[in-house]
Amino acid sequence: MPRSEVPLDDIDHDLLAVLQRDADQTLSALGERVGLSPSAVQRRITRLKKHGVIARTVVELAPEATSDLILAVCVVTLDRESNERHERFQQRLLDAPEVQQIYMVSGDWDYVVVFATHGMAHHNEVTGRLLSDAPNVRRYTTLFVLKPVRTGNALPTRRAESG
Amino acid sequence: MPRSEVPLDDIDHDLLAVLQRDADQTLSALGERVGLSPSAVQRRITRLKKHGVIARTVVELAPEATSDLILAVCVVTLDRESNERHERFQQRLLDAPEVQQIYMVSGDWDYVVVFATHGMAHHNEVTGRLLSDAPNVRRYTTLFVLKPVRTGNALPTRRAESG
DNA sequence: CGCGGCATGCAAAAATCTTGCGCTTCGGTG
DNA sequence: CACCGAAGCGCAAGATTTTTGCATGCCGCG
Repeated sequence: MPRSEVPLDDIDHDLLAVLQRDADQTLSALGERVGLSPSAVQRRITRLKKHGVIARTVVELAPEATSDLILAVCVVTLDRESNERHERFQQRLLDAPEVQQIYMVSGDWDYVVVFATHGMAHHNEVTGRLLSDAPNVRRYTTLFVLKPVRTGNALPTRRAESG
Repeated sequence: MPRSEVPLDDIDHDLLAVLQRDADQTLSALGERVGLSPSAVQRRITRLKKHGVIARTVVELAPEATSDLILAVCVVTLDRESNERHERFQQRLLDAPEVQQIYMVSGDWDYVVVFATHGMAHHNEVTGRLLSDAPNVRRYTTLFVLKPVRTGNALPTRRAESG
């Protein structure tokens, strides 16, 4: 339930910074980091979840531990800019588990899409189906990832943090 | 401790798929989904963590709940391709909390970098410091994100999943 | 056919999470 | 200046969940 505006104080910012790096800690451990009792931490987390600041908790896999992993960034331009075509394109991508991220962007390209597949055959199959064979894709280019230097979705909730 | 090869059976794949979407469940709930007792689930998770398949557990924030959020994808090419320069460039990016993702890629560009900042002023400050003023950046282009259609880092551990 | 190795379920024990309660702080109000 | 209500905290009891020891069942191998 994303409320319009949720006021966050310094402790909330600290807490979110910590949780975005490691959410696998007890409330006591978190409390020590932010200087609060376990129950206070818990109440804040509950509030942040209820207000939709915290969207979800997930596990991240090590890319190098996933066999034959191929990551690729594709930039895509659609044929025509009708809303309906965009909807269809997005939906098709959303339905594919190999599509890790989708960003609609400004400029020469319409979308940036990140694919995660197993082996080149799989990659070709997926991008072929979702991009090459798509009726409204005008053009796309693939940038193969040689090394995922950093992955993650941490968002800075404030300017610089310390801990 | 990433071991060389960790054999994963069907239940492991199911478990990882579930955990990558929602890690905020009790062992019993997870057990129901994958058809195992709580303790068995727990032992599998422990094993996956120890072997480095599961890298970490994190909280994801809702982009729309983060005020003034600006996401941008920058593609970057360095001046010279020496190893040392790459190291330095990567390290500088790694030190910035506003840098969400860094991919070294093949082709015309060397890197794809995703920035998350608060407001255009912040964005300019960060990209200015890390890209424009960087001594070894030859050229870069920014694709501003109009809409984050999908975010996340879920990796498919096997071909298609059902649940 | 018998012997480990391995993963499981069960249940007890340990730890963590959850919640009620009283207290303090902070503003707004009479 | 005193009073009142909202909000957030710590503490502690109670509810759940996690953790672990143990016996069992299932292969694969000698």
